[in-house]
Amino acid sequence: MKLTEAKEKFIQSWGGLGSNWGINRTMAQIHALFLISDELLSAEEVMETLKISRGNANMNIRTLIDWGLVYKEYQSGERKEFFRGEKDIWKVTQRVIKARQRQELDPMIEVLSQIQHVDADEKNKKDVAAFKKQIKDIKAHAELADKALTKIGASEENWFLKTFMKLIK
Amino acid sequence: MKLTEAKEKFIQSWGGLGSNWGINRTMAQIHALFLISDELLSAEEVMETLKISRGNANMNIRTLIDWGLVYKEYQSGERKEFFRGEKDIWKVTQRVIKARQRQELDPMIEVLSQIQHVDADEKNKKDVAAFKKQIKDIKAHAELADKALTKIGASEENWFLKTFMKLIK
DNA sequence: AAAAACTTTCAAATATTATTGAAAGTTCAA
DNA sequence: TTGAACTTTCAATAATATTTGAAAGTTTTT
Repeated sequence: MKLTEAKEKFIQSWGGLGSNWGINRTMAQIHALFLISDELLSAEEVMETLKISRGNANMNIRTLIDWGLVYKEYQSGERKEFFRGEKDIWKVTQRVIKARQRQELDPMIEVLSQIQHVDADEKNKKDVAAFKKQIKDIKAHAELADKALTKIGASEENWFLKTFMKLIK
Repeated sequence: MKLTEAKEKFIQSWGGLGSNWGINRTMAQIHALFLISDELLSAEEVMETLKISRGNANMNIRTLIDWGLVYKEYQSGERKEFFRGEKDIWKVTQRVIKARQRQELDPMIEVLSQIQHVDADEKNKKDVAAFKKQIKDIKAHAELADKALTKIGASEENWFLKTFMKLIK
């Protein structure tokens, strides 16, 4: 396989993976491009390589920066902005986890807390009890997941590898 | 908060969570409905409760059955099919992990294996080497995640809880 | 064997989400 | 302070994903 072909395939697959996981396809493609680019890239280059518009490139690069997956860098002598991608896959993993944890898991836990406070009357006592029990259980699991993810998000890769090796052996 | 209101909110939130994670909103809502319903439900009841069409209900219930999150059950004396949801959140977690692992992670690992075999010529030696290195690294992490998820998918909740408690303390 | 009761399919319609590109905004050198 | 070089915004448009519902398929009863 040719290098350009392999790169293209990686970008497409990574984009598809992202879009199946609720991350917009283009953002994932841009991220893929940065993962396999050793040089700094300008917005211009991203646009050209992926054949996307200026607005689209700008918006998604900005989100990638928010997530900590891409960094802005200034090239001396150049007016325009350049970017480089975070190459360390462990860091990438941690940052994706963090972003989604605060965007989705945390709000869900908040909702679970709210709906736990449902009040019963004579007629629906049993239903309310069953509902509360189930929500409590879901919330406990969600909180466990939250703690685990928080821990992962703050760990050194080495610690994690060692611990996980024990876990899965 | 009223019970019906709390249930409604749960269904909506679970649906939203699903749709942010690449699971179609209605499928997640149906799943939510099953999670908080103690009785068996017919396709009819699902349609009415969620105000969705027959085709939609059918297709998503079928997928939930594929994933192992909902079971078909026959009611004696009744001609039509009834369903019940898997209530055990640990099992739900395991089955969602398994479904997505085979749908997305495994194909991604396959692609990474393929694109590793890119051949170099004199001109692009260095680029090819860098590309291979990065893909190898991504693949190693993907395989680690795959192993961990496989282990989780096959574990007793108790074992997992104990191990994870140590992990996150 | 036919009809009734139910489930499944799938092309068309709808809803949702992402993308474009021109205009507005910003920064900076002169 | 202007204008060139660049970035950001956002309403209109396009692409994608989901939903509908009627028709076809299946199973059971009469």
